[in-house]
Amino acid sequence: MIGLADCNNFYASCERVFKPSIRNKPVIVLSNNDGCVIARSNESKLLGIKMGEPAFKIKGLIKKYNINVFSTNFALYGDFSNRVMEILKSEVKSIEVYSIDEAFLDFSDFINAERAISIREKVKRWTGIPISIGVAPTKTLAKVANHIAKKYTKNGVFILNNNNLQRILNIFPVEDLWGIGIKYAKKLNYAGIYTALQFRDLDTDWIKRNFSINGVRLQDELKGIKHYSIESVLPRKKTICTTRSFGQEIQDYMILKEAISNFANSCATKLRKEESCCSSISVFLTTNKFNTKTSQYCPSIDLYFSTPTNDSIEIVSKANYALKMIYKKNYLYKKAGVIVKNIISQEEVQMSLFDTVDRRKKRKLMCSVDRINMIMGRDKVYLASQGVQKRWAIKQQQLSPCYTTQFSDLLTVKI
DNA sequence: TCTGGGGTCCTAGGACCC
DNA sequence: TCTGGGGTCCTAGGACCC
Repeated sequence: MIGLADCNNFYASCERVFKPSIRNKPVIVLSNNDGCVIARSNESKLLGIKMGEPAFKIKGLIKKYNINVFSTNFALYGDFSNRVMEILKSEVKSIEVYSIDEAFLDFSDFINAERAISIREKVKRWTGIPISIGVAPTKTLAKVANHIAKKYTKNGVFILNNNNLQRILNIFPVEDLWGIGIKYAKKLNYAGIYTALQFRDLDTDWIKRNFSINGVRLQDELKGIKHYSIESVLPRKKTICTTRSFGQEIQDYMILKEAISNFANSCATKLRKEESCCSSISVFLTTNKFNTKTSQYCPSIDLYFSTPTNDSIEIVSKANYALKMIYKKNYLYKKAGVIVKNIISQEEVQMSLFDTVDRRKKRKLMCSVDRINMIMGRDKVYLASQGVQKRWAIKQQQLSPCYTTQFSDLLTVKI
């Protein structure tokens, strides 16, 4: 059997851990630039606040119901995520960390409700984060079980088996299945398919034609035929990107260059963390697509490295060259990004016969930079082209303290 | 005033090879 | 009038996930 542990309203729950006064009160967490709603507590969901809703559109609601609003604090959520995952790891044979707030659990040895409940209680007691656990024969069904656990049970645990499978699939909306998104859901509804059970019993050829091979796999998984197993070792990433919307629109080349330098450096740092190198880089700019009055310009360009690299200096300078090629003045840019592609292991880099760069020396330099930044805090050492003013910085007006990762932000208790 | 960020997989079609 | 067959690789676009 496979389990899926999923943190309830994860970001909102993290914000609540050190702030008991907002428990049982509506909480929302906003995206970068305090733009959209990306997490909601149950109370906020009941008020009708939708996922992805622009914050400015619900200003009235926020005021009326005294909703607690937070900017995203990834340092906090990432740290809580690690803590939760460590506990889960210690409880089962192996886990697959599927996202910041979800993990598949290997229950191939044994599972019953008591075991699942005790795992759930341990996570709650040790971290303050409530989770739900769904258990079933396949990953797709474990996802279904988790939905049921979250929505309909008191103890946050649900085990899907032969006795209840038919009944659950019959009430489970097809659009809530793992792999059915908004477009597929519309297509299915149009064809008169509304439940998971209906989907399971569809003609396989029809599924293949309309939803490709993934649809067929989904159907199999609903029948209890495993297509996806628990992958405890994370595969190497195929692309890595750093992209941001700006706090305000930017026209100035030098400010853009600083931003791009930062994004490129961030990509290089992520590459080194994965022990990977990239062979190409893509840089893009976009104007504000929501502003219909100004003219739009969304250029991008791909450039290649003759020898795959993860060196910040090389990647930043290539990114800046790319920016130079696509930048046009007279446009107001709202968003920019750097993507590194064609990624391989740093151990598999094919050296060039005519390479003029002393790569061993550069690697040592980057190692030192990473170590300093790890010990002293991120971006203690950085490239000059990254600038110091950060005039492109994102807006975060409701940021909570980094309770668990910053000494200066430690909670103070008054007695 | 104000609309996120980071990924994966699959398929069709074009370009190329012999 | 009439123009093959079998294959690979790459990319863009579209779907999905969190």
